[in-house]
Amino acid sequence: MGQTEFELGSAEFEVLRVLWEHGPITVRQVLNHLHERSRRVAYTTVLTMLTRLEQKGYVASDKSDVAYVYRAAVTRDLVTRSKARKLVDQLYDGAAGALVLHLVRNERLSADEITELQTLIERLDERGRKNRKTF
Amino acid sequence: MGQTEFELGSAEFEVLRVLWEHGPITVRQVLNHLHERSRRVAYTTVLTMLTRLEQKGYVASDKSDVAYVYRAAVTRDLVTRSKARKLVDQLYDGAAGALVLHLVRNERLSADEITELQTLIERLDERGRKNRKTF
DNA sequence: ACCAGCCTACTACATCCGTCGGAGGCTGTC
DNA sequence: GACAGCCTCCGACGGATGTAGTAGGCTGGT
Repeated sequence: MGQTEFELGSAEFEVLRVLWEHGPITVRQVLNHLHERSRRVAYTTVLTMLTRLEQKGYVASDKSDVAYVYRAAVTRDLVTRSKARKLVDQLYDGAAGALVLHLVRNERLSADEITELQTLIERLDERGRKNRKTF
Repeated sequence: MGQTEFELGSAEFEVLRVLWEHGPITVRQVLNHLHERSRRVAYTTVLTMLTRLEQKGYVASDKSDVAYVYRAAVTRDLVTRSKARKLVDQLYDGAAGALVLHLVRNERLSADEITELQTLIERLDERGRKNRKTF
């Protein structure tokens, strides 16, 4: 499986990001982080987001004696994968390469990213050649 | 600019795809193409999609003597770019490279795509080095 | 005992999106 | 000239999402 649906609105996603980036925290702390990111929302809005995210299984909470502490219940990587996959399906019927090419052509990559990418590609290419010979 | 918003639902997007792939056509023809793609929707649904897409400026229509003929009013590339950019912003605060890396690591690319990518990267790398020397 | 301040639960509401149904208009064909 | 078959317009509805108010509960200080 692993093909979970991951239907997340963008506001929900932003909240989730805060959790990924700042460990398990309370509603108020999430709110504060959002404010720092200049996202002006009310306390109860954040609470709603968290509640919904919990219903959907993306976050979990533990009752501290003061307030609930929320933490992400899915990895960032998993969600990223799902979102990326969805886009690739929509845009290119699942051809991830097409999106990669598009991004490399149209978006600016940092030097580091390019280097990293090169290494990665080389490795892939290796494997590709080997497989082609082997099979 | 070019930073238009491009807020498209996935059903709308699918309709738009039909238009990109099958030139200017009527509502019924769009419907038929969708059915071929095993998208079971009613005629009026397609009509609604097209109407909304037109309001949003993604498609345009001309009255033939029989029925309206719809055509895409934005290029596929532009919309792709916008959607990709949006994802990158959401996921990685705009670092396209991060998404590229993610895709290359987690998704299967075809041999052709890899080759293409290699060429592209090489060129980018060239330019990178040059710039680093020049500036 | 009481109030300020924080916390959660519940409710609400506008908007968007996906989906249509029905009414009403043209046309071509018995 | 009446009916079948298309076409378009308008309105509608349910679910998801973003946003938030309000009520009611616990707690610590005075």
